[in-house]
Amino acid sequence: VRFSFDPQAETPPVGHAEMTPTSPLAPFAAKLHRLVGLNDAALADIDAWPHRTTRVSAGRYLVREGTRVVECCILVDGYAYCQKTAGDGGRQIVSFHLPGDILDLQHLLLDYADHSVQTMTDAVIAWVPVKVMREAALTHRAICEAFWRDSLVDASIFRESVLNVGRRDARARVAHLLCEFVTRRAATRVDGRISFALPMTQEQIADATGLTPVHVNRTLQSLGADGLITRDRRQIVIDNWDRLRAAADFNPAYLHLGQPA
Amino acid sequence: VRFSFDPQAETPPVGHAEMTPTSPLAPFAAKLHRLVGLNDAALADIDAWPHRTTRVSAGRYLVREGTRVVECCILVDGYAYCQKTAGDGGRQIVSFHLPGDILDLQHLLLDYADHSVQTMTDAVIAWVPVKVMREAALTHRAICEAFWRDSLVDASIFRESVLNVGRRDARARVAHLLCEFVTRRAATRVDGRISFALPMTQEQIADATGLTPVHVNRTLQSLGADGLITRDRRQIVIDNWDRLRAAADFNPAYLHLGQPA
DNA sequence: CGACAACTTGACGGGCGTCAACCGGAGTGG
DNA sequence: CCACTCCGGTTGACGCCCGTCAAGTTGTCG
Repeated sequence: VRFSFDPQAETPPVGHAEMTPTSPLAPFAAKLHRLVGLNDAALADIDAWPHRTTRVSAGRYLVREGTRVVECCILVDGYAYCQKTAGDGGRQIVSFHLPGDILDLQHLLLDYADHSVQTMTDAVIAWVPVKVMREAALTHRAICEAFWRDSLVDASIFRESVLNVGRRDARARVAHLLCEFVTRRAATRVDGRISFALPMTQEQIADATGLTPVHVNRTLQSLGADGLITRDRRQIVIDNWDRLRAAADFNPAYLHLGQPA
Repeated sequence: VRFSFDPQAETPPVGHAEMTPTSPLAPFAAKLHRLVGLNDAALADIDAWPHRTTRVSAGRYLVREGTRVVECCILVDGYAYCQKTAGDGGRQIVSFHLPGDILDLQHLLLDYADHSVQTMTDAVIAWVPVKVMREAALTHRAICEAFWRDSLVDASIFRESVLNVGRRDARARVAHLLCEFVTRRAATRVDGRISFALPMTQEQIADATGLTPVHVNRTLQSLGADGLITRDRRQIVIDNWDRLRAAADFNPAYLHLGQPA
């Protein structure tokens, strides 16, 4: 099943989270439900979490490296990423996040942030006290397991990132980023092709792949020239998924989708 | 305290794990105890885990990428590392491990291995059924927290690895590897200098840093020529910790030592 | 219409990869 | 005790992928 993997066909089933549908935490609860399957008590617990919701513009810091964290942030809408800064000022984006993702789960157990979290686009963020989430994890076995599993999947994605920047050339790195994005985010499929709007600038792609913006630009052009993708501004169409996946050396197993306990 | 960090001075306190001292799981229990502090019941539980111990020669696979895992392996003695393989055959070492480390904690919740685990030297391994460890995590809150926290620290190390291979040059990457090694492993200090035996070949250093063996060799020579280290075979002496740390852009915060809950 | 950010293009250079030869110590067998 | 082998380490020559620098273009927003 690995080689015939199709990002569109295998969209994981969205559970019917029985909580207030209009709650900003709904996409988050749905994600947890996908991870382990939550019972009604757990869903009710999440629904009752005290939280505040804020609207944040693109490029804002949600967490700063080195600071102490007392609130976890959950991405309700928009895109965000985690980054680390090198001593010479170089920036490395270590992960990007979609609506429903919890952005700093590690702060439930680690007091100090070892990386920063920043919005990639205008976004809606729900803030929940760390204490509340810790308590929920201790009370509900399923929530604990969902959190833990989510941490483990994150770690797996990091491992793949190390491989990506450590052992693949620019072409594969950029292609891999595109493949991961469309696989994690359900993309719309038009006329047999996969089409989506990439929310990041080429500079951000560069910081995620360990390249320079100039070279990212050339690499994207090269992918286009070879008929793998078509671009119109940040709108991207994948013309040939199989060839892009091959160029990216992309195997979605590391995302650990489709095995919800 | 960060910038004056000294790997020898800040060795975390080893708890008095009250379990059978001769048990192969003793170093593992000691590590968990450092992470969260275990009560006697938890320690007794670990002491009673059914397990088998095997002696393994260097270079053997303990876990293979893509396989289903039913036993967790704990490193009792020796060194090991985790690796992923790229489509073109390139290898990326994503982490290395010391005695007491659990090598595949993620398999408590993820069914399939997304990477391989291999011994770096001759080693002693304790194998514990996944079911037993899952049960222990569900029974003892402290064990659950220790496992989870361990996963989170691992993830933090992966993030730093992404930064290392993505945004630092060869000199900094190799220096960073050395710094991380002496910080995680308590090195012996002789005459004000830090001395230790590096268990890995230059090829393995290359696979961990995303370089080639040839360039690793030149980089090590360069570090030696600049008076940062002295080498005699794989025995390494750090002549100037501060300069090496600066060259490595090394900040040990990402290891999350010294905050045992 | 001006300002700005993002993108694009070209010229040039260097860090690191590649290839290949050689060395040196450890283990092995005669 | 000495050849032989093998793995790991070392060295040199050469070249390419990607970084750097800098100018120019496009789209957007006020």
